[in-house]
Amino acid sequence: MATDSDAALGRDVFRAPKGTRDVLAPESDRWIEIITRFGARARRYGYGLVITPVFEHYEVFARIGESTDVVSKEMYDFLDKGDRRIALRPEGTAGAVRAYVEHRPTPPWKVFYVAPNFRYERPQAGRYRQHYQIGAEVMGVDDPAVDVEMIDLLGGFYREIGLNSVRLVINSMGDAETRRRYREVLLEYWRAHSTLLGDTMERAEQNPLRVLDSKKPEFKEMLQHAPQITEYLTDSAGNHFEQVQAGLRSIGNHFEVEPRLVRGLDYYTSTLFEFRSDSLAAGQDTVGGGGRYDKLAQEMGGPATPAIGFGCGVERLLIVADADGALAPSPARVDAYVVDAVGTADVVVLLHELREAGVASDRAYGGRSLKKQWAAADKSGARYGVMLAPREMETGHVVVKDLTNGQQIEIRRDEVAAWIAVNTQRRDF
RNA sequence: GUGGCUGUAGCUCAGGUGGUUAGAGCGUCGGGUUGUGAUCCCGAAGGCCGGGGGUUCGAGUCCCCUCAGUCACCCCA
Repeated sequence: MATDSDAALGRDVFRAPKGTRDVLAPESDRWIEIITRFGARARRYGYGLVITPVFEHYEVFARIGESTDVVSKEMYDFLDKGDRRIALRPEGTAGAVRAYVEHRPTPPWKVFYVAPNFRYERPQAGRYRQHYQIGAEVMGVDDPAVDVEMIDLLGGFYREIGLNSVRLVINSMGDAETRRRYREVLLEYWRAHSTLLGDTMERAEQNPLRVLDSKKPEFKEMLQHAPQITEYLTDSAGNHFEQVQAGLRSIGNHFEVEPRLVRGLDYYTSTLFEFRSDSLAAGQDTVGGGGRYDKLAQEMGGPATPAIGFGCGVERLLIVADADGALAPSPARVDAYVVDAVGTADVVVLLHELREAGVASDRAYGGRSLKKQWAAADKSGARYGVMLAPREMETGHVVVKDLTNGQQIEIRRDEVAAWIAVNTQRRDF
């Protein structure tokens, strides 16, 4: 079996596999923040949570485009025990579209998700084999107002959590007629430069648009003079793109039109957008992005359904957050810390009362010395230390100490939970 | 998938030209103070020096392979 050979290869099998990692507290506190804020905002915009399987039949994801790297070389696929060809989700849209086609909800179908994606590729900072994306999709509406709403949803989220280094770039892939004409012109242009392109010429023949975002320095000048898709937009495609831009302006959203913006997945049509940050490495500076995919539902056997969506990489978002000084983990994790000088079951009761009263609270275990318990109370970041001690207990009191200034008072045992609750009110996630 | 760099305690890192029992700071645990933290002092635990092979009397140190991380590509969130 493979497990034996892994060990033989010198792989430490009791470590997270290559390209994966564990997220522990307090780092994971930031994930809670991201997920809850994004979820709250999406619901405010009228989106509902959708949960689709982590794996699907291979063919679902293959619709992303056979010529894309995601499908041709990065798919985590395998045969299951029933000989089904299964693949782990490489991105969020395909599964959501499959669910739409399967359930046929009444449009507009507005959904959001937070889910892991899998791609078999060489890991780097901000690029993992298992990474998480938050995303959203709207199916069944062609209105450019939806394009604007989506961009506003993601851009507003970035602003809310304090990412101030992200900038928005947009482009349009036009309609089928646009792409047919543009593809021809572009391919001619590539052929005229085939010696310079070298190996990339193969890709140019296969998918002319994808050459546009090559990072090779020697292509820079050639790319700058390449024909631009915005010159080839048909009237209706151009009109849609104009309305999107007008909508973005009307809500004060700054953006740049980048005619060379293309995205890695073949299903995109019409509006395309990306949020980039200079805090990320040059070749992978996209925090999140998406676009229209008006033909995908049909390709999965559903009705013709205009649609648009985006994905945003959580790990990358965190890199940007660090650079921008956003999403700092909150220092205090509890409000109260119980110190036990009596050794009775009353500690258990008091903690229960505190927690039921909404007070985040903790204690030391294992009968440690008072000194150690108070040290632990200090380290916990709690505002108050509550000590159960024999002398005060005799008169029905406990000691409450404000750990920020060392002041100590006595409070009635039966009132202490309520007293601390009102003195530590705070917003919890 | 291709190429470069890195890999010593939980964390951050020291360990000229190979030489006895591998160190520090922080953190953890215990004690000084068995009714009191944030200062101070003392002590302890904790290391297949990423893994394997080789050169050598002797390898954390040199060579090869490998695993992992990281950077640049391909590409992508």
